[in-house]
Amino acid sequence: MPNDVGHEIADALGTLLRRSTRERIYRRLTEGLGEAVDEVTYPVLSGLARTGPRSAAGLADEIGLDRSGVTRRATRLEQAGLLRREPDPADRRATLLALTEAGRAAIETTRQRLATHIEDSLASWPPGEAQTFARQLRRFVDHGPFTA
Amino acid sequence: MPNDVGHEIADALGTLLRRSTRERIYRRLTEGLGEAVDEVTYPVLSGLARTGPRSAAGLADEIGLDRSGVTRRATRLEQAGLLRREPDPADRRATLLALTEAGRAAIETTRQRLATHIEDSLASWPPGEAQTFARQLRRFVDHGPFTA
DNA sequence: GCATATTGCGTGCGTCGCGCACGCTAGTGT
DNA sequence: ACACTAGCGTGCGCGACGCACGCAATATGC
Repeated sequence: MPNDVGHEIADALGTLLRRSTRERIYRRLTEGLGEAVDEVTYPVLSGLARTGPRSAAGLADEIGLDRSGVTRRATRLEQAGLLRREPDPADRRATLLALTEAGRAAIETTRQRLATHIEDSLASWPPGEAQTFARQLRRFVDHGPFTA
Repeated sequence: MPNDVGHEIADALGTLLRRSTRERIYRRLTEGLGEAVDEVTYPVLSGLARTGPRSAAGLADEIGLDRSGVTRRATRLEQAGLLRREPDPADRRATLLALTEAGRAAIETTRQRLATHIEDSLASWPPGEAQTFARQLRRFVDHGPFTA
């Protein structure tokens, strides 16, 4: 059965995906950050946190969305004070989307919560295995089936 | 920095989730299976494949959806011949959702495609590491942060 | 044994997010 | 100077969703 490993990983990924798209997860991670931060607007925040201030078009391309969607989500976040539109000094028709201090704080909070949650649930693993798993997972993500 | 591993895994999972929800992935996996199989109806098919014939309510609960959504998706799949509604012999008000032979074949095709795709992209890994990664991933999914 | 509550399903309705297409403004090229 | 392109935001129609309702079948109370 040459495809054993593939099926094993595929099944595990399947349940992982299913579970992680549950709304509850987002709720717990974004609790208390204001109702503007939800599973819809989150990718905009986290995208900006990853790449820094950026045009709507570039961000749309990265998070796999239409430009109009980014515009609308950005507007919501802007009204909530988590995001700021600033004119691109190099191109006056462009507007850069940038996180405000509150936006960065919100992202950092969720990041910290998630990391802590993961660490807690891995506390019972044999020492060292969590590290090797993290390394392999990173490699799997970077050079694996979903690289493109 | 005690949260290093947590952050490492969290970031990897983040990009993994982002990439795997890209529409292209579904397109490639479900290519040629008819337009009734898409990222909307897929969870219904795969849920039934996992658990066998089942009530709409139970399935809705598992895939994290309202009953009405399952009803509508099931109707689409039923019209495409991938799913069958059969009366529950034990409870005459209930209707069980069950895969037809075509439905099972469709799921099996995507499963096989995904497994092959994963195997291919892991071909360059050192021998044995794919196996250990698969085992650890399974454990991560079963006893990890998203178990509940 | 019959009335009532409960369970299970499907459907109408309002809402929301999406992609598409258009208009407007600002650069770019000849 | 003038067409042409690039970048944004908005109106529009579409599709999926959750909620609430109605109907049928079953469980429950007396």
